[in-house]
Amino acid sequence: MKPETLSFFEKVYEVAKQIPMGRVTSYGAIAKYLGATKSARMVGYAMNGSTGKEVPAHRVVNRLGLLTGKFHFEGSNHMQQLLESEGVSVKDNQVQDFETVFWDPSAEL
DNA sequence: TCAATGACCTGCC
DNA sequence: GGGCAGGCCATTG
Repeated sequence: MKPETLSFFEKVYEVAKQIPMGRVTSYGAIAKYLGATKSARMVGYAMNGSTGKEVPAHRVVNRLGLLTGKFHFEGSNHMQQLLESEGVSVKDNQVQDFETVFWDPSAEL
């Protein structure tokens, strides 16, 4: 219950924490940045434990810009509220102008 | 201990 | 061009 080892899990948290405000990224983007393009699934699962940490999981969405993990949050539209509060337009669990607010770690970092 | 699942994405038919 | 299946790592039963 204490992954002190530098595993894929930990790396995901580090990248997620580095996500600039008002920007969103996708699981595949982080996975690809880490070198595991096919481990996008893992990234999403990592967010499971991120809920409650300093990791802005609400800034991480799927490739389509859908707030797939919103159901895992406390309330129902809590995730959407957070994004809108940062300046990200969200409509019905879907990020508007996803290409504009999209933050690619492999390109930015 | 073994097996199955999970906030997904890419590649092949 | 569209649909299907595989794969990754970790956690839970």
